[in-house]
Amino acid sequence: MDQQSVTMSDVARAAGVSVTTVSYVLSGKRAVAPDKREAVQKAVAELGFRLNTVAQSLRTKRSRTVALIVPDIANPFYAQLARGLQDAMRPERYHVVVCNTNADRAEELLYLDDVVRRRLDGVVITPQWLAPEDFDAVRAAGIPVVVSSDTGPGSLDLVRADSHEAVDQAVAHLARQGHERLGMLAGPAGAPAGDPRLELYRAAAGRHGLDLPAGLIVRGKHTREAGAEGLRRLMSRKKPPTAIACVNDRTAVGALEAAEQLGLAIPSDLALIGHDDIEIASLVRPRLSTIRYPAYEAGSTCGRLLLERIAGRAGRSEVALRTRLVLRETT
Amino acid sequence: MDQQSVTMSDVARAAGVSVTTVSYVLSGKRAVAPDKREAVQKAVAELGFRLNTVAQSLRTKRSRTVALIVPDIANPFYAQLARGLQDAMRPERYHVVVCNTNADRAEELLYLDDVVRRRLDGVVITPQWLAPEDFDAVRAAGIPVVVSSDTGPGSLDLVRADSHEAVDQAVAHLARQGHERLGMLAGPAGAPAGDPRLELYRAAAGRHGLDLPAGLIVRGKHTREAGAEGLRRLMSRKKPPTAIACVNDRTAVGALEAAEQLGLAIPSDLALIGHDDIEIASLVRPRLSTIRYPAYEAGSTCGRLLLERIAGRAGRSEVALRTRLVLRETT
DNA sequence: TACCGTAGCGCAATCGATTGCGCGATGGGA
DNA sequence: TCCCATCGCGCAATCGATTGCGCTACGGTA
Repeated sequence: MDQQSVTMSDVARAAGVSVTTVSYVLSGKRAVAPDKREAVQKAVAELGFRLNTVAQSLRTKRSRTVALIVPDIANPFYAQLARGLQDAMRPERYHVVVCNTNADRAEELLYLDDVVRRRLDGVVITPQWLAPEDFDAVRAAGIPVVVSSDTGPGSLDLVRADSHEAVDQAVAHLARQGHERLGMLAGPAGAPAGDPRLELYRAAAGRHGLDLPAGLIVRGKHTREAGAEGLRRLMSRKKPPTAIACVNDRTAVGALEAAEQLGLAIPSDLALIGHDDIEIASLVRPRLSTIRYPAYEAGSTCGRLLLERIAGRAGRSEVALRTRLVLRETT
Repeated sequence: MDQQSVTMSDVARAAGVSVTTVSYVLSGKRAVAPDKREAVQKAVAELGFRLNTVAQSLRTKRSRTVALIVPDIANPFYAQLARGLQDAMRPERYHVVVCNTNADRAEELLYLDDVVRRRLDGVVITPQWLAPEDFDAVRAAGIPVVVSSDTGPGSLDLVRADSHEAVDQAVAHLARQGHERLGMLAGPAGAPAGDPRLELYRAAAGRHGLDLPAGLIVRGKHTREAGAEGLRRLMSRKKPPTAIACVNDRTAVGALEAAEQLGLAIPSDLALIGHDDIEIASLVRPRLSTIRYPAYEAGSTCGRLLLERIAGRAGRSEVALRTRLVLRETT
């Protein structure tokens, strides 16, 4: 049941040496005479000894564990990000604990607090509601943080999308097809960082002579339901848009479904463009035109930055991952 | 930088009491005089003290962390399972570390070993290649294990699908539509537990007078690519099947794409049926008929069983989650 | 006055590792 | 023969909590 587990002193006794020697055999940090080394290894094998990493962490102050704090791991985008992060951390023998916040500020804070309590070695976070000062405690504890988001507190390492060019191309494409009124299903209102994707579309619309009036910007969560709801709202306007840009593919898929229910023909009645290019985007019909953001690569990049930081890198880094317009059947 | 963090003895000094008292104020396990209690609380607040859970774990031998060991968190099925598990563990303040094995036996063993090294409080695992004795070390360490799989080592808690009825209905439905030759895209060959889903289809085919010849059973991984490849193999047989059952939805989607490329009409030339009902299943066109397995619920059930075990439940439990046939457009 | 139960608190051992420091043995050079 | 550098090893402190045990003070009862 609650087996007494084998400790280093058990091994030491069995091998006829001190725990010091056992420790050094295991870590290889100091030379040990061949006969003792072998005696230790034999004892380790026979007793089935396993280093207790909790005790090790207490002593060394390194837990070899990092946290990934995201709104929802069941969202394929974050699942992909998680995978990238984990694959990057694995070779260094780091574990990743996944934390779902449901895009709730209280949960974000709770998890951040947990990180310092548990003395984790680092955090990758896609914050939804956090202000720079919310990171003070983590920073004070000396715990490295990498933010994965379009924008974040200016002092932390950041991995973001560089969608400038792709959005410009997307809008140019829509303009070429004769669209004049653009609508947008944007992210939630009140986010501390504003809504960078909305700003990109706004600027691009200006450049290409499209109209993106305030009345055609709908705020909502990053979900299918919100996308569907948003589309219905947009299409019930006096002057509905002929093209809609969506903050991500989930909302775009929701919008697609709602449009279908309304009997709208895509793309002839209405063009839709998503963001991220998650697996679903190429599987729905009509296939979703979107702006591809390499989530897996974003995750592994976060991992790389985190490892660098843990290893002691000093300066801040910011990596902008290039996105790419993928034209399919909804535009 | 590497901030000296505040410990209980710092708090004790500031509050003019012993660490013992601080500990008891924090845990509430012993009565403490109001004035001292307040002094401690004040000191905690002023110093920004946070309990070091590593030290706590060492002392109490509980890490409040469990592992989830699955082939791939980027697979929506497992992502959903993970979410269910996490939601179940969260109220008890447990963390979940997610481990991807890529369905590789060596990785499975490595992670299992890690679990005991890190003295985690429990494991949920969907093993692909593990035999009962591979769990000996974990068992010896007294660490609770819950298996999420169609079948598993008979001695461990198990959460599985009960697809008997649904598969029977699916096959009956195919028979009713006049199908006679059934093919199957099954799981990898050589799994220690055999392939329960294949067996279900085999039995049901017998009952309903369908042919499921050995030549029409293709083994492969649980991926889209394997599904596509498998379909091509099946359709190049002398006598190809008119209906194919797939081990899960990912392979079914792969098969669907391959069928489309071959110019096959679904469902008139070929019927397809999947398993799990992941989000994609209802989004592809034609929409995939499938057998719905509630992955989220499976995850939360695993969490519940794990918590019971941690709390001391003795007997083994096995939960069979009822699956349900969902007929859409591929049959 | 003597005795005893109880509430409040602290000492010190303990969990299982890591590591600075120093000690003894060995051997090469003068 | 003597000295000192080098190698191998162990003692004991330390990381930051938890908790068994025992001590003091206080108040009620006989």
